Amino acid sequence: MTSHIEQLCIEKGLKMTDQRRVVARVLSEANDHPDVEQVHIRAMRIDPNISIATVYRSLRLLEEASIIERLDFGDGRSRYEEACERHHHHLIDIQTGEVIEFINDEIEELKRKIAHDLNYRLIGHRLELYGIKRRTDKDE
Amino acid sequence: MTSHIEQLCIEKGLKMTDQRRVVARVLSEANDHPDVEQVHIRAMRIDPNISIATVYRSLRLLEEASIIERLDFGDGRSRYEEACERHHHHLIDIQTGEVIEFINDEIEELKRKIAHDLNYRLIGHRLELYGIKRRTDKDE
DNA sequence: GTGAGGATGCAAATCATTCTCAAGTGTCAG
DNA sequence: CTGACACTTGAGAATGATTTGCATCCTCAC
Repeated sequence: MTSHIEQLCIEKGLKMTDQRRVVARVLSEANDHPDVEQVHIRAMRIDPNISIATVYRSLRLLEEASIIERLDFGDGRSRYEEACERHHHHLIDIQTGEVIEFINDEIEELKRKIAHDLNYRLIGHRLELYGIKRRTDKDE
Repeated sequence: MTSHIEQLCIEKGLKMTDQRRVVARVLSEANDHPDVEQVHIRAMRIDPNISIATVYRSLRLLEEASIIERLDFGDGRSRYEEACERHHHHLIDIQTGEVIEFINDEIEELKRKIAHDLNYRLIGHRLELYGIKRRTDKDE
């Protein structure tokens, strides 16, 4: 079976090796935001011989091809997710590590406006929220 | 002379050593966002014997006391600035590395609202914009 | 002034990530 | 189908930022 990411790789003309197919599949099947070690562990379930160096190389390749996105939640590890047309951001539950994705057009517009007002053209940006679950409606 | 940060340390009851005073002074006098190596270099101009390990330890201490803030611009190094009551964010010029601080109440409000709508209480957040200077008014 | 707990300097250790290099593989032309 | 050639891979060493172990030194409350 050809994973969605593998399909994108082929369309971009990337040379497909068994290892890249495995990494592509792992990320296509993930619905979380695994770090490199987690990707490696999942990849080894498919190909026990795949090396961590190859995982790093494949992730970098996919990122440079804009097929996946690298996330940085400030804990010193890179996490990855399949790139999405729709721009979104992340809310990280600091108690459980759970990551909630959200989209907000107002924020997108504001960011652009802020950069513009500072006389800059916006190239990239990064927004993460860190929070804890509200127990009651009293919580702010 | 007692630097502003040293003053805050005293108020928080932190044990003050010569080295901590030096790091406090370096950060109080900085009006940029130095990384650890830069803090160390500046500190060594005051006390040539201060070790990088102590700089790391002092920075961590000050950060944990909420006296300074750690910034992460995604280049693998931590940068620091004096904590500011007024919450602000950073626009990084990806051509020059220059960092522009900005404040935007609408964004603050939006972040709070987004977290609230997701049933979370906002604890922390992080927003950085990366851009390049606009040459003409034509640029977006 | 003293002592106990904490801080420092140095070097070794960690951690994530990248690189080196020899050996293996995918792709494309023929 | 076959080979050439450039590109990949695995293993481990190297890197760069940061932390830690340990022996020694310093701060501060008493």
